[in-house]
Amino acid sequence: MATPTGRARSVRARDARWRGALAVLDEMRRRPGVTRADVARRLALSTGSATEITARLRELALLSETPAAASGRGRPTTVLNPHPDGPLVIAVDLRQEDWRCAAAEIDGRPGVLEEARHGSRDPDQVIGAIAGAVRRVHDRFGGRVRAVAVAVAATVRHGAVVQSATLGWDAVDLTGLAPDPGLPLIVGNDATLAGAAEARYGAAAGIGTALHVTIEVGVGGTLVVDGLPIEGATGAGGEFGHLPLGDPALRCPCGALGCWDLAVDGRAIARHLGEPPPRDPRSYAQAALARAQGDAAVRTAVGRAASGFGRGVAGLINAFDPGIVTLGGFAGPLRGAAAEEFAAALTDGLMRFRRAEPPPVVAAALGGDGALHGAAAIALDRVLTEEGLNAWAADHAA
Amino acid sequence: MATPTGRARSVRARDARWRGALAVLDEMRRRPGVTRADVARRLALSTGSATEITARLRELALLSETPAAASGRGRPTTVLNPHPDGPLVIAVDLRQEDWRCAAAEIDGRPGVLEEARHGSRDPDQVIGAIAGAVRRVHDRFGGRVRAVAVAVAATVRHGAVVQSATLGWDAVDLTGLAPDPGLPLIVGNDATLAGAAEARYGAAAGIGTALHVTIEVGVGGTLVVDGLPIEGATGAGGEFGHLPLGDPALRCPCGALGCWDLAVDGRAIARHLGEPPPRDPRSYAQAALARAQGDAAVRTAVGRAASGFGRGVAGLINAFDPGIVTLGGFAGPLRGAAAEEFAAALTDGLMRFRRAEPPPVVAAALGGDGALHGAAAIALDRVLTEEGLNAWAADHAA
DNA sequence: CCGTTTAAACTCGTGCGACGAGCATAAAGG
DNA sequence: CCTTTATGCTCGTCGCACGAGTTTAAACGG
Repeated sequence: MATPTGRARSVRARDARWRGALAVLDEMRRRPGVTRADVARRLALSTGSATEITARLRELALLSETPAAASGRGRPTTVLNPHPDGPLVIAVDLRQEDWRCAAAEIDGRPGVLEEARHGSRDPDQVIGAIAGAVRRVHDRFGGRVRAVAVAVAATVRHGAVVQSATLGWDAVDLTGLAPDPGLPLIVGNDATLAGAAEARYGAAAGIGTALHVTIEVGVGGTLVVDGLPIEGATGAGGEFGHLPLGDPALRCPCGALGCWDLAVDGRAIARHLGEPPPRDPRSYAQAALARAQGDAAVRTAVGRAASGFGRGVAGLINAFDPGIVTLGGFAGPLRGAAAEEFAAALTDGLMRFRRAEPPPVVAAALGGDGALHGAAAIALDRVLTEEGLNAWAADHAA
Repeated sequence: MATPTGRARSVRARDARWRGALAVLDEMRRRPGVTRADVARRLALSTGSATEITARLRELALLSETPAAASGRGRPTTVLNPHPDGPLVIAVDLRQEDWRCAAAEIDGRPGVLEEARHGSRDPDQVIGAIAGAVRRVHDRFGGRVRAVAVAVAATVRHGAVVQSATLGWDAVDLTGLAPDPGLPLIVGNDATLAGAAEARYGAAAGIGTALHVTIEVGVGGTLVVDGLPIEGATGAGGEFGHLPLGDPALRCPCGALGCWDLAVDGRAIARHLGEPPPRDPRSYAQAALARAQGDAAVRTAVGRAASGFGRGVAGLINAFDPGIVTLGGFAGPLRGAAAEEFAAALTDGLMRFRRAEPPPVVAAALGGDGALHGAAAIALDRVLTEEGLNAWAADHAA
């Protein structure tokens, strides 16, 4: 008689199998170093359930337990750790000048295993080099590796690079990075992933709606709601730099007019100084901050960029009402170098009722590691699901 | 010994009680008029489970079944309907000129029971009138009423009205609308709720990330992800009109400079025509569209507003990558009246790679009923949860 | 008109995750 | 060394969903 849809997986019941287990694993991710007793309390699990769940997870090599530091009377509890033979994800950060390849266990802390500066910017060469590193890590850890995530300084749609001003790339296919076609390969924009990491582990931890804004070449970032970046329908969300918050007379390389991008990064500072557009706006902007110390004209140009940046951030706050704004890349230093201009523009741009208690605007806590942490996090999101654990359990039983 | 947190509800296990039931109820909401057999297929429930779950829900007055129209051979199935004694929510739409008070069963279709134009705009009088209607509906349905949701043409923070240009209100307390202090009262911005409704039942149904943009007095809207509006940390998200996408020289009544608001609504058209700012930008704008038929100057002014609107929409598409854009309020007519200007500005404002397949920009399908549907929807979201059903079951057993 | 076919509902025994009461255990305190 | 305290373990129970087998209600076909 056969189920019409061809034996659909029983969505409602089968996933009950991992309900408690997933809750425990999530708690391990959220609070590295938690004790078993603590987890049971937080999840309101009976001690019986805790025993059963941890036993099951230990058997599946999903966690290991080590004695916890004694803390008063009573039977000592254990700390829940990733299992030495447990699942891993590979996280790659592909930046303007270099790349890094890391592995993370289910606690989500990426350990960098290989890194190198780009020999050339040629996409094939860059990807070839990274693919080699990924393959080596995969060879080393074998079946423990469950997913690969790549944070790339580029616009990403449907898991593929569409373009990158930073790297000077057009559409580039990254599927070659997967060491095994069966392994999920997740590609994300670096600013988006850095925002996600910031919201989970960084300055925005615990805040429901967080806005991350970063300046590198242009402006990127993401709105993060409950730890999940708002990625849009095709995955290309977070291109805040292409809101027309800048000078409407200027045409952006992206094709649009008036992009915010052009009002805040190194190109803006150069324009204000009457200098030609810098080849590398990032390093130019960094240098400008140094020059500003002794040069009033540079100081003014930096101030104008900070002002344009503050105005846009205010607009985004008006529009999305984040509980915090985290600044990545050049955004923190720019704000620092022209704090008054930034603050004035920010306040002036806020709707009046927001001025009494504006959201804090703080530097990103994870610095340059945000994207890598974010990549590890979304890769683990994929692994720590019913499907992921079913697959792991199946592989592990065999 | 007592649990430290004072007998925390067992999060992980107790809610297993409603797993199947909630899935069935959700399916009823998502597809009004579904049959039991269909639901079972979609959720991959065994017929045994379907029997059990529907029996339980029937006993709790959460659904009733009626014979489905026969469709071929085999034992006929039943249609799942709201139960005549089942839970209800009250949805209120508080608009510029009038208000409506409706009740919705768990299929989410609000039926308007009372409505009236505002006698005066005085907040106390308006709220008093609505509170009376809510009380009458509550008296009529008694314990069936489980939540009240209010869609209001105002900026909302932490469930309270902060200000409203449309109504001419400052901070206004709406808690008086709850007929019973125990009843959840949910207050939301009308454009936000209309966007949510559009994403669930309207033109954006089935699309993961949808952007709703509406023009009334200024611009509002919301980004909706998987049916949930992105409301921000305090609930005041969606104020797109206060992104500085307009003329940076103009000061907005909100306190900020260059707000998009001023570039698109009736105030913009009046300014372009050299006329004084209209007292009611909404009706002024509507009238302008009529005047534009025979008056080239008005036509041009409308075109400029449409252009400014298209440019901003393009920026929002760049920034948030929605799969569709729905236009509410005056936005649809404005686009219709100056389709070329709008389309040109939209395309010109899109990043080049987005131009090949831009998201569709369509008129909202629910028209003026969006906010009411959205209010009913979020009220039901509150009711159809483990807590909500536990409370219902407890009340019902007694 | 009546048996056949078909789709769906009902029955009932089973499995499984979590519960919770009672017991065992490992520390600190006196 | 016994008590106190916090935790882990054992085991019987519960509740939800499963799934195989049975029953039911319609359409079809001679």
